Amino acid sequence: MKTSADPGFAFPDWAYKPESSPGSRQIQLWHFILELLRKEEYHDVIAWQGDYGEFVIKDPDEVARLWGARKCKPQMNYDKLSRALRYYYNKRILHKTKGKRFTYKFNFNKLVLVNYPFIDMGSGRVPQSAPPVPTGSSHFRFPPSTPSDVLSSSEELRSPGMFSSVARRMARGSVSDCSDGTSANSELEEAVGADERGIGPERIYRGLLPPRLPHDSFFRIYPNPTGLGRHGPRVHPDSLSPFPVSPLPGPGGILAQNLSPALSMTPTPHLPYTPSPSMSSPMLGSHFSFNPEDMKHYLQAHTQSVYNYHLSPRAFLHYPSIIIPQPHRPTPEKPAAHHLHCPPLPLSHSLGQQLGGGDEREQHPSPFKFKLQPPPLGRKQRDSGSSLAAASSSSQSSSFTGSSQIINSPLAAGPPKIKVEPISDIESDEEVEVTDISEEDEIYHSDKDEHDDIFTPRAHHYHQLNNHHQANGNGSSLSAPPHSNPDEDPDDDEDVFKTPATPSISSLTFPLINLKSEPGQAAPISPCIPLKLRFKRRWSEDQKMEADGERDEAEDKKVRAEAEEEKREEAGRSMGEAENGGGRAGAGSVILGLMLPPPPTQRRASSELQRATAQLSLENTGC
DNA sequence: ACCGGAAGTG
DNA sequence: CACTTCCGGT
Repeated sequence: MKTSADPGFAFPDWAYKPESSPGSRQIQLWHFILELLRKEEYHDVIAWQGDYGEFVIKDPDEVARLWGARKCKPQMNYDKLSRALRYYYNKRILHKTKGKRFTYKFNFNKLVLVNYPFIDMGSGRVPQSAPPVPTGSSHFRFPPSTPSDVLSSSEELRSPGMFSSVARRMARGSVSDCSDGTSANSELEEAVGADERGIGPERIYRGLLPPRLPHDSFFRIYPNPTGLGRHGPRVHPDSLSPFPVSPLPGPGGILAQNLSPALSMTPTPHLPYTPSPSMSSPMLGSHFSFNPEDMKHYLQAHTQSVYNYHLSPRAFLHYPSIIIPQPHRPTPEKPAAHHLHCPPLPLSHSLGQQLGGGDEREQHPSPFKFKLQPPPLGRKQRDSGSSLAAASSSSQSSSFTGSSQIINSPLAAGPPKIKVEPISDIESDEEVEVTDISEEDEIYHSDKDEHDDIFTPRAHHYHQLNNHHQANGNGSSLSAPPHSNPDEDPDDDEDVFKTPATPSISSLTFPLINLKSEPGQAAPISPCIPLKLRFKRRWSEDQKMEADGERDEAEDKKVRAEAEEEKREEAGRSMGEAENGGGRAGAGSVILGLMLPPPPTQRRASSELQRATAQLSLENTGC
């Protein structure tokens, strides 16, 4: 199975194994889909279509059959397969393109991100089948030279990498299949082999993404102000070990952990050591180019998707100074080109590592909007005790207002039995125009859900304040009563799920972002003064909490470790620039700085800084 | 067609 | 864990 894949280079199993599937070592559906996607022989069955990352299952039954064959599940059908696909929604690996039958869309941002920092824009044109490089018209402009741009660019750029990685992985052949090897599996492999052998690398990648860049390009892409990146502790210089850091979250792995993105299936960064076939190919070999044209498309696509998924925006939260690139508000700053000059940030490797391990399980409970509801009963329960259960469960459908369940439930002591359900309403990029307001909402929610980490809660509060709190008059936000009504106060959810203590950074950061990201909108929405006041109050509280808050954080971490990882990772990248000036600690610390909650003192300092910044922003904003 | 809960599987 | 299976609901 493996021979076929890379003519030019051999990929060690360890290299891709861990990442390919964290949990199970089996091939994952999305891998498989990508695999099919990349082969022309399956274009009749499934193919890229529409937007970036969007694909259509032309022959659902066949795809199901192939999948079933691969997994040795003869009973597989589209219904089941689609269920599996749906599970990706929460993981945000995929989402459905509404209105288009059998059409789904990959969320590349999430997908690879960290793991595949390399960018492959240079590959020139993309085959029609290729997902990347959307051609749309876009309002997107290059982000300013601020850190944000770094982030954004890196973010956007990353995606392609994933493809490459996938391709690589695939090239090798699927991880595992039925022993019999009769079925689809073999089919696929054969196909693959044919591609590779006969056609050559370019052909292989033809349907896939643009080839990935050489290492150096990769480095260039991620600026590392501190210069840590490359030599950074956890980054592996190369390939001997795919994992810069131990994949496991261990003692040494703090950083690693932090870095890890939320993506579960993210592939790890093996790229340093493996020259990919793509590179070998002349056309593919090109390196990333910041050609405005290309970038435009690419970035646009990603930007949008980012917004839709709330992925990267979250990262921004960590950096007060970072400005979220607004597609609608183009910034005439200089192009990303300068990134090239930036010191390389090898974080990506380490990031990848972390990812591989535990990335994603926790994040998904959280999509975008939620509704509260008591936990449903299990099927069995429904069946067996349906009568009884029904009674109790029935309440669930509505709100859980007076639910006795909560009281009775064992969980009562701890987290309430409220379930946070995300309501996905986000459409595909094209479908949804990015509206600042909506965006924000989305972002907040997502943050919250996914990470329910410290950052989100405040943000949420903030949001509320801005939007409707005013009506009430003043914000009681900080000390909001625990029992508030869910309908009215979403914060409840948060409270329930997340720890009370929030790093001041988060609170500050969020607002900041708000302001910056949507200067125009922010003003109208919320009065400055109240904002500030609230801010201060909040901040004060935070400080208090922080006093003894370390502990809390530790706990929190558990809960949102993953979420944070994601954030951190992203943050880490951009961090260089953002925090650059601070120079509070060594390289390691810098990286960690954002990722981990700083010690109280540091936090405080940073908080203050941020706060100041926030205020400034507010003022600047015109408030 | 699509969604998502619940339970089961390896 | 990542599905697979089943299924009620929209």
